[in-house]
Amino acid sequence: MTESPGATLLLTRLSRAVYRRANEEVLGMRMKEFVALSYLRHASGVIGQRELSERLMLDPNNTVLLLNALEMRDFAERKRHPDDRRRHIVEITPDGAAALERAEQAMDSLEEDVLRGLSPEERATLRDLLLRALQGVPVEP
Amino acid sequence: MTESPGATLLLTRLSRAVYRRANEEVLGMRMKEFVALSYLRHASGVIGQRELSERLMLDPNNTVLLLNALEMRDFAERKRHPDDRRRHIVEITPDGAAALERAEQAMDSLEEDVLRGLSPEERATLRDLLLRALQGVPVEP
DNA sequence: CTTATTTCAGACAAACTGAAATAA
DNA sequence: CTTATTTCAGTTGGTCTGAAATAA
Repeated sequence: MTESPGATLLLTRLSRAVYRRANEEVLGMRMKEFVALSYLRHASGVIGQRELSERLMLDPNNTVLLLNALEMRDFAERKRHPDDRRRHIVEITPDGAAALERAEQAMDSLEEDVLRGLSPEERATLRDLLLRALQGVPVEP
Repeated sequence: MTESPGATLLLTRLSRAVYRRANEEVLGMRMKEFVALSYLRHASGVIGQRELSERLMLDPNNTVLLLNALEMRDFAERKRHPDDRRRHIVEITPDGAAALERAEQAMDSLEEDVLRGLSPEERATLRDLLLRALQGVPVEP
């Protein structure tokens, strides 16, 4: 090892390790469904479908398909926005919240595997840095 | 925001922000080609095709296609292993190293964008944590 | 009439499955 | 003869393009 690559490259490589492990069998849902439910659960305020697309950096077309799948399992629901009936408000359901909690526990044990090289304090630091970086990322590239 | 999700989820979300920005036009190559060249350049010792697959968490079939593309542009080359002629040794070429350097500079300016919420010291900490985490990740899930 | 949002159908690129070829 | 490595053809799942529908 002569020198080492940049943080963003390392980020994508470690993320790949997560993706390879976080399959539907482990999570009880697809990874992208988990990401969407997690956002709906932890974000504050009313979330529109358009906003969800932007926040998840997801194509609006794919958001349609994703929400179709989530509604099929009663994990989320779309409601019409009262002030602008073109728009949809997206909400997580109680079933969705329960499934999300199970998936989060699966992710926790997965984290044990992927981040085994780091101490609990270092994992907390990593989490804090990632969270603050995410909050600073411009919505539009 | 009520509470926040785990480190591995945040990792995949930030990684997505990187992927959306690191397109072929910006890097001069595909992201996966960049990841492969970076590994060949920074890893120590002789790298076999099989080992490359494992390290990049890539299907061996896809590794064939990836290396075909890299050889097409003279960015990498396959040589027969002298002791086991079933195996291929994979090496980065001077052309590949030059292209990699240009791509790394593009990634540096991309990092400015994605990690703008973090100070230079924090970015160094993040990079260190990611590197150590990656070194601890089991090769086989 | 133009724009915004959501939706779907078709097209395209990317990953996996299974089988073949070569060498150990 | 069996196993390991690499390769390719065919299939499948995921994402993007373009157009339509609804509402502002």
